[in-house]
Amino acid sequence: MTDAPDPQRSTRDQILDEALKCFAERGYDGTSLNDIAAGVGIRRPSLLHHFPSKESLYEDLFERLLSDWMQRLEASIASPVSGWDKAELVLRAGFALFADTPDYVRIMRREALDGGGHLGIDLSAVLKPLFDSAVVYFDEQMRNGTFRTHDSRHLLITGYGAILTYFSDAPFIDELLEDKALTAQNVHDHCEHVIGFFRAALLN
Amino acid sequence: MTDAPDPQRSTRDQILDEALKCFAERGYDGTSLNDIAAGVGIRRPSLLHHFPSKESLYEDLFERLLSDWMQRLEASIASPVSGWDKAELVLRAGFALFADTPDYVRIMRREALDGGGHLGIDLSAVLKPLFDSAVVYFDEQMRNGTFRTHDSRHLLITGYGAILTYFSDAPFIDELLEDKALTAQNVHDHCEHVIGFFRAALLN
DNA sequence: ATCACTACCTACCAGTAGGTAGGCAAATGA
DNA sequence: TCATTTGCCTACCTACTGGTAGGTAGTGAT
Repeated sequence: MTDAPDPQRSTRDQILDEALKCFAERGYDGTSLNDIAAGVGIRRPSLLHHFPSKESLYEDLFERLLSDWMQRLEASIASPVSGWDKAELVLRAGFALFADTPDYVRIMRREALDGGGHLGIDLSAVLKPLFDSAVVYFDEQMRNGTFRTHDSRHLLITGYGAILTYFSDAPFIDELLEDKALTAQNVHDHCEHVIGFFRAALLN
Repeated sequence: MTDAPDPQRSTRDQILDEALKCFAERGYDGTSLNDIAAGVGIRRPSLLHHFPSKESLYEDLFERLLSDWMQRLEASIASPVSGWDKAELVLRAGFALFADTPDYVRIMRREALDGGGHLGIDLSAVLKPLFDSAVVYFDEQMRNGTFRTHDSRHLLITGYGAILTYFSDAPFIDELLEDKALTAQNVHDHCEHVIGFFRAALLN
């Protein structure tokens, strides 16, 4: 009540927000319902009034995460640009998306690490259509001669790793770069670098 | 005794082996001392006879991991090769190292994700000297004109992400590629791809 | 033989996890 | 107005956590 009133967002949404933060920070096992409830300013049983169990809370959260991402990604994927410009557009959209939702990235990474552990949701099954259509696109560009020849599938894995890691391992990377936090400037710099790197590898 | 005798390795080493497997698979919080003890075929108190606490077990494990890696990496780094050949050599050594010790990779990734959470060990401080000397090397090659110009620091981050991810997120990636497990063939394919990709981006 | 030591055990501890039961007060709607 | 519903609470449950106490069988040295 006195802690974090915010009459705007419903308690349910506040719980989802706090759970997102906690799960991203300390993982599923490392987060207790008490932690989340305390963050919202209520007791654990009150939290369980809104979500029947810890697992269902996580499921709801993860579903929201996935649909948010798919929605935003599909917008940029559907754009009519073509050739390198399209790759650059999607790359930039991905960066913007990740920079906007760094907690999502860390949860995603944990999920990939655990191999869909706690959850019934098969992450790769959801992403596979996107992956496959990207493969088709790259293969086409390579046949065209627009892009240099690489193995599209491995290329996409490499890109996935390069981009996701920058956000998921942010604290570690920041220390390596002696540069604090995911500032807008740093994100921008890394985005430009990745785009330049991929352009150098793909274009003649 | 009847379960997993193996008179070769000491109980202590068996515990470290099992702990490595469990921590890599389910993380620090997701692993209980009972899990580890059961894997070895002893009771929890017996495990705590060999290690004073869960945390100290993890510390011992992590220190062994780090020293193993540093030892193997420094061998390839110290080699007198130069130019692109050196980059390729280190890249191949890194791949071989990761392929040999996939559980180490996953623990490392968890550690990077948590930002050195459970432990006093500062991972980035240990790796920073290597990182910095790699930066010096790349900067030199770029001044030479041996490599195309990129931002060395970001380049290394990109490479780190690209390689580590392939191993840390293996289960997820395998499903995406519709190809089971980290077979020697798959690791080899991806290694060749990454090397080809980096060569294309770095050499004219 | 006895002492000390190692490696294991059972039994227990306090603390915390997720989850349930039931009560109370404010809002809601007929 | 009065019943219902909503949102929160305290109190409690069982299961399991990391860790301790104390005991025992086997071993090797004196």
